[in-house]
Amino acid sequence: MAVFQESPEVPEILYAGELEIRPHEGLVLATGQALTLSVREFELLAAMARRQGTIITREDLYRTVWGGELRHGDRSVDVYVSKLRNKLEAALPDRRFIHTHPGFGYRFQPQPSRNVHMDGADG
Amino acid sequence: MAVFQESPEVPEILYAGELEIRPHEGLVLATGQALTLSVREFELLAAMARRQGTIITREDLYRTVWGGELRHGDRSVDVYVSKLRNKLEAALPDRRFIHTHPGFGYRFQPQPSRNVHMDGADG
DNA sequence: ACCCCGCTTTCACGCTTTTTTCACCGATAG
DNA sequence: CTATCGGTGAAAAAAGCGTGAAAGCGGGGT
Repeated sequence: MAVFQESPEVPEILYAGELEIRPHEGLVLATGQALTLSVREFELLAAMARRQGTIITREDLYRTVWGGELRHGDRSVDVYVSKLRNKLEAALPDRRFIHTHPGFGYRFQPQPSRNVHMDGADG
Repeated sequence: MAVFQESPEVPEILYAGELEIRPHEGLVLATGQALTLSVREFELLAAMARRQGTIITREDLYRTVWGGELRHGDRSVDVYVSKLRNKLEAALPDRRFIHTHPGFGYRFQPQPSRNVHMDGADG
């Protein structure tokens, strides 16, 4: 949707854990390996990665990735979050990126390690 | 467009897997064996090889190889990618170079090995 | 001029992948 | 228990892609 940058001189690159996201190219590298994401999956990932660490509502994500308003009952965002989680987990099994905040939305953030014993935000 | 090199002193040579591409000569060697490519096929290969590892859109490829803008509905790029794949596969059966990223474009990169079981950026 | 041949362009059909939509199910809160 | 929320498999619809083949275009030889 929104294209913030078209200059090949300063390509935007997002990093998150061992992920490298190149928005202007539609490319995602997981530890150097290229992932194959669909357009929606990719846009969703990029949208979340741009706001790492913050909780983003479904309405917000829908507006950014799909454009237009999220209609009541539309589960598109959930469905794609699920797809994305699968692909990310397939590529990086011991790393979690997308965290659910029931009633609020999702938060994208590479899980620091594998020992979360009292987080509460998503355990 | 941008010609970085015309000097015969420093001939550009591109490498990709067991491919050796000599743009100024119009020659491609696969494990030493010369391939017979048409002009379009060759230019397309060179264009992709120059940007190995990145996803290149059809529009971009068309501009580079054919010149001018890709008209809506024009499948030229797809057709030549297909031709190219055939010839490359004939020469190097157990190696894949051109990967499709649906909705984005193509990525040229010698398939590392055949033991990546995750999602498979291509199969 | 005419024919042959290889390269390029265009067309169309069918398969694959993606996107959308629906439904069921477990979990959570009141 | 009932209502709500979120995860996800799967069906349906749409979009994207691979490719054989026909058509268009020169160039060379006879």
